[in-house]
Amino acid sequence: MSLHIYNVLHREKMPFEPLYEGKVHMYVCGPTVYDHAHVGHAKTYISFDVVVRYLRSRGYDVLYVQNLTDVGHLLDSGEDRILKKASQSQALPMQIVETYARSYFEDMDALGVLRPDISPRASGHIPEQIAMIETLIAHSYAYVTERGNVYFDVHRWPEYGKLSNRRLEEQEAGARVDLRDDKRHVEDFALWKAAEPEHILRWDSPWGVGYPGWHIECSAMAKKYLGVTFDIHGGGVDNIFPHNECEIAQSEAANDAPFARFWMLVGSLTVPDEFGIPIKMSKSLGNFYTIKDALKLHRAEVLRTFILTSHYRNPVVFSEEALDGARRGWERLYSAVRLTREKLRTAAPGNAGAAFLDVLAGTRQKFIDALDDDFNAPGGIAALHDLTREVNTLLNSGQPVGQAVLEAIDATYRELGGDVLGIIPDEAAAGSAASAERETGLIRLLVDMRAEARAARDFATADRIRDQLAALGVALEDRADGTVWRAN
RNA sequence: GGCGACGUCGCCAAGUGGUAAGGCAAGGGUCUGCAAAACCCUCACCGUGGGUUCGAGUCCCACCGUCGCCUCCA
Repeated sequence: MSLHIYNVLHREKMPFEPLYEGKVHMYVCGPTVYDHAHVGHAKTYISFDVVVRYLRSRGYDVLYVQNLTDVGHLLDSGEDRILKKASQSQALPMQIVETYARSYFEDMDALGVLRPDISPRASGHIPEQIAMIETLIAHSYAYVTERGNVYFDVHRWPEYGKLSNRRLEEQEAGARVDLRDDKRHVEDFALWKAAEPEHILRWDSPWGVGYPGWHIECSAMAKKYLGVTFDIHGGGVDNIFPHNECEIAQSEAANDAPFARFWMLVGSLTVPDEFGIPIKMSKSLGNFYTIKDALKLHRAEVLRTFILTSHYRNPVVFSEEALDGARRGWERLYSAVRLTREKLRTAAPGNAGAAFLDVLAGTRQKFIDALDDDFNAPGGIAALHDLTREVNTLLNSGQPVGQAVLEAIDATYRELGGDVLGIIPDEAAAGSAASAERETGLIRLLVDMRAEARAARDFATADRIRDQLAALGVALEDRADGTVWRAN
């Protein structure tokens, strides 16, 4: 079985072959940076992080582009999101953009989400957007109005609606009509808007001073960095219409070439309302938890585990109960890794217990089979849990296990759980390497002293050390062959 | 109303034709100075009703329920 991806464009799982052998060109719609990111964003970007990590682990050279929207994203009221925030905070628009772009990267870094190769900003690509709009006008796919607005004429593009399965005639009845609009048809969408005097995010264009529509940035930047046709376009399903649909229409009309070959859309994160009904987490509804707040309560690996135990296309309900289950499940995995590494410190050289290498090979195969099947991360995690049972059994059996075998176990967790899923940390230590080393040494010293007390049957001292360490967040577990500790 | 999904053990959740992965919780054991962890055992006829098929969570129809989108949203 080779890698298969569910392609939203065709509504079916299809074998994945990149356009250029060995290379994957991938674009994911990024956030509009006018506020702190929330856990819903985390779901989308962790999901694509695993996609990128897995593709790389399979040997693909991935070029991953994810934009930052910093202009043109309007509210219903016609206000620009960035400008609204700027006037509220009495700051320059670009200060807002800078503040929240930094906040976004901070959060993603903390979540272990690898940075995209390129993070282009809409405001930095105005000429590219203007050029694309000019092409669309030249080919009569777009028109300029008296007021200096430019709209894409969806009736000129029969395939409009092919991603979201929407037909124009079905839209007419429900479409919102804005009397201020000067569109030919209500379904037409803006490529360029003339700026009102108070609109300070403005640029010169062939149609007067104005600013780009929201959708054109993704088309222009994807083309610039990935080419007119590229492999994968991702995003949250909530943007399937109109945003993704408009991207396809304007790109294919302007480039006269297919746009993205595979469309991957991530299911939304929901949060129960006061009646327990799950509602999509979103900024506009105000029912969101910021990533910063979530990270105060749960470590990044646990949040990743929580998100990755559901398939990326499914919606997920954000609840403390589910998060707690994820935490305990993750602890089970990580304890086995910790035990392996602890054993490794004193292991005898050699490959005693080499029969276990077959188990590792089996785990690897199960993991690959799962991820090959449309990035089935839950299946991958299940493979790690199966492995964990075997590892615990082996390491508790009292049989000798050589260094080579322990290293192979550690490497399996490191590669599958660490490199691909990002849920197994390299080292338990936090802080600087030097202080972490010192802390580890101090804990080991106390553990050794406690072992001496236990040997002398001085349980009062032994329990005092264990209790006080527990109060500091360091838990001890006594085993027949010694004590294992873990820090929260 | 239209479009798109979903409904699998108390909770989370895989599984697109061949007698239901995994985690959490729960109960019973083993181990332990105590504890913790670990290991073993137990724990589901897959929303309802029809249909197709030798065989269906898995395909079709209807119904019930839930969510997302319908130009603010990852």
